[in-house]
Amino acid sequence: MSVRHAMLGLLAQNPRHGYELRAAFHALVGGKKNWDVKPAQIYTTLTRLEQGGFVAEDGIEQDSGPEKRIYGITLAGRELLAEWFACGVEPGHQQDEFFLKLMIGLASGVADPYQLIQNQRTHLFQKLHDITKQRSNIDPGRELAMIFLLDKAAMHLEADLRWLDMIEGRLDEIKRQPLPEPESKPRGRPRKT
Amino acid sequence: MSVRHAMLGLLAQNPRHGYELRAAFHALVGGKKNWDVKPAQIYTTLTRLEQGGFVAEDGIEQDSGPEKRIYGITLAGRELLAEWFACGVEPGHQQDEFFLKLMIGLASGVADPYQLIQNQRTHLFQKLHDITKQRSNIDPGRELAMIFLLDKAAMHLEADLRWLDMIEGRLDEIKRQPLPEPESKPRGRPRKT
DNA sequence: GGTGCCATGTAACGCGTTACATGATTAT
DNA sequence: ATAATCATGTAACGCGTTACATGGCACC
Repeated sequence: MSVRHAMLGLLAQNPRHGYELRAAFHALVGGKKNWDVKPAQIYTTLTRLEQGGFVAEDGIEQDSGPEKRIYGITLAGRELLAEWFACGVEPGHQQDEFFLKLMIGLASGVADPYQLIQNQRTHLFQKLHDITKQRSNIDPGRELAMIFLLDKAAMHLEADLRWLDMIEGRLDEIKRQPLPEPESKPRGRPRKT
Repeated sequence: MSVRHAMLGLLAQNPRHGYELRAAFHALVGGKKNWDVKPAQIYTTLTRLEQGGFVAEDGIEQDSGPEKRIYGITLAGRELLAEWFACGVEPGHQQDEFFLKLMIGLASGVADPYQLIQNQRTHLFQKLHDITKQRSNIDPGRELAMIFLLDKAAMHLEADLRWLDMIEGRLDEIKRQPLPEPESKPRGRPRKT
């Protein structure tokens, strides 16, 4: 959903071939460790963009070794890019997998909710630790952008941890709630009317 | 990535057919407005789970109208579910689309970064407003879980807004940074060697 | 001679989406 | 009548993934 547009933006800056696109992307985002776009995605996206008329082949470069197919952005591509810049980005899904896990655990009775919360908490603490460690190891003069990314991740992790504390304190309230269809339609063996 | 496991959990609680699965899912998550799982996904996931041996058809119910194929969870399914419960959930991607947009705008020179930030800020404010409004309209006695979901979303939105303020204050520092390959390989018309 | 980078792709799959199609029952 | 809900699916696509395959070049 975003790589597509990012590739357009990079082609708007300068015509490139696939490999250069990937390198430029990684440079922008602070290395492949942060956001690794696989070659397969680069090339498939590129052909899709070409089929849509948003980029066009702009010649082939061949100094030594394999051919390098240079792509450039088209007018339609610039319009698509402008639309992307003009609209707001949806914040990370409220579709929360952990919440789902907790509710499923509660409803099915298969998992202990306190245990689930504790698991998740240590998991997030670990992530937070990794991030602060990573943050302390980079040069703010050269990789400032990456610091911002890490800061953002840390802020979200802290929010998640606070949220976990909150729901843990109220788990008993949730459990007292009328669970949706606990045994409403008990089903045994198959039957026909 | 998560619907699959949620369906397994619901089948562990009680054998069901596709439509009931969907209804139970929506009930857990607070209505289809919060997390709408489309029928197509239910049925395709169900057949995939069946092919994997994690669920099995448990008979057909037919009271009136169409057949209802009841599915039950298998042993392999219960194991898969237990694994899901045992592992931690990855926090929402640090792969941030807005960050990408900002960097692409900066690098390509096509968009004004301050404008981008302002756009995003109003967008997020709008979302935050919607959420607090929605939160005030629900009964905490019956839909407590949904309140938690909304609280979480609000906390993340606030974090995002604080982050936007932060990077806006430092945009000039980013701009002073050595941009990755601005015009390193100027390319005109195609050429061979 | 091996390792690793440069550079290109194809094939197949997983998850999720939209759009389409069918047909019965129930409510207005 | 017609609209909504119940209940089932298929087809095709978009994005992203892993795994695989090819081949030249550079360096140690």
